[in-house]
Amino acid sequence: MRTPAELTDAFRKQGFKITPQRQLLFRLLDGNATHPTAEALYNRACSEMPGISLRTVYQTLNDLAAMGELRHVSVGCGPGRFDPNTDDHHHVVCDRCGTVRDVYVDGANQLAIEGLDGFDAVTPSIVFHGECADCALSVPTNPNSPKEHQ
Amino acid sequence: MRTPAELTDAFRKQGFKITPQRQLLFRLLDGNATHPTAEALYNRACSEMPGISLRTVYQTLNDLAAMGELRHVSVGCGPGRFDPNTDDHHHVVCDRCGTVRDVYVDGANQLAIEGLDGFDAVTPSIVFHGECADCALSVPTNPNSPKEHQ
DNA sequence: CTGTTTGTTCGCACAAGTTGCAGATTGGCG
DNA sequence: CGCCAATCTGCAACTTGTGCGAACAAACAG
Ligand SMILES: [Mn+2]
Ligand SMILES: [Mn+2]
Ligand SMILES: [Zn+2]
Ligand SMILES: [Zn+2]
Repeated sequence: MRTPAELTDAFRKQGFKITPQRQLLFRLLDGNATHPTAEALYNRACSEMPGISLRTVYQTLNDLAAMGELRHVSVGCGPGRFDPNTDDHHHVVCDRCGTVRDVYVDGANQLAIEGLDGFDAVTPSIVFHGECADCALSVPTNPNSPKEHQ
Repeated sequence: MRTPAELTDAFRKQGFKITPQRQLLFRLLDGNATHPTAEALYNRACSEMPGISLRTVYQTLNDLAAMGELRHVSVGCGPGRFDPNTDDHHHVVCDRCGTVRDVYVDGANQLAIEGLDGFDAVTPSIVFHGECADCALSVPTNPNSPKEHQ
């Protein structure tokens, strides 16, 4: 995703209007590496702009995704995440707390694939499932407590 | 997933009961490589057993998944898929018609990952997005019709 | 600065997919 | 056969996200 200032220009150039709601979301997303859900962004937005609607958050996120400024990331379960990082990258998810982190996978686009008869133009999206450092620390000896922290 | 007969034994051994509904689903899943949704299985089940409930289909699928006989596959959007193939494999999805096919990815477990600080025991699940042979054929010259066949 | 236009916001209803619940049913067993 | 625990079913509820229309407000011209 580009900077809030660049996005402002880009929106104006396309005939879109610049609203305080959009500017707030540009700011909340700028450099945001947490892969937030729409709901999470809505909650943060509410504290700066009480009255903003969840509908508007979804709307703006979808607009940004359609413009290619944002990637919609699905991690297999739970709500969709939004990612201002448009690099060619992949994700690792903590199955305990849900944290999502960027990972860069060497050779992801040159994988040897067996069984794709006829399928073409395939690009991989890789999700690694594991346990983050924090969660590993919080259950050092007994790795199977059903703890649901955070 | 094991054969219907083996599953029947396994269920009995665990104190679970063998019902006609479960047996039907064992059969519908046996060797099923289509990665069906719960709804799709429900529809097929209904033709053999009118009156079976969608709730029971979900229940049985979840039970099988919990026993490790079935994998729940998420392809990023749309309903979840269920997969009796428990091999170490991955998936390619046709973004036009939704078909899901098994693929075997060489070296998927030895990928060089950059950025996983602290995450451990990560296992990848890879989804390739592309276009299946049938869909490619049906739109041979113009690759951008919004056709929604099947 | 004021008025007009047109895109935007908001609230609510709705949709899809899945689960919780409780009463009716039935498989396994003595 | 008769019991009982497991199961099935129907429905309500839930989660995530979208459609819609009335109210609102950026952008711009005068
Ligand atoms: Mn990312
Ligand atoms: Mn599969
Ligand atoms: Zn964690
Ligand atoms: Zn297809």
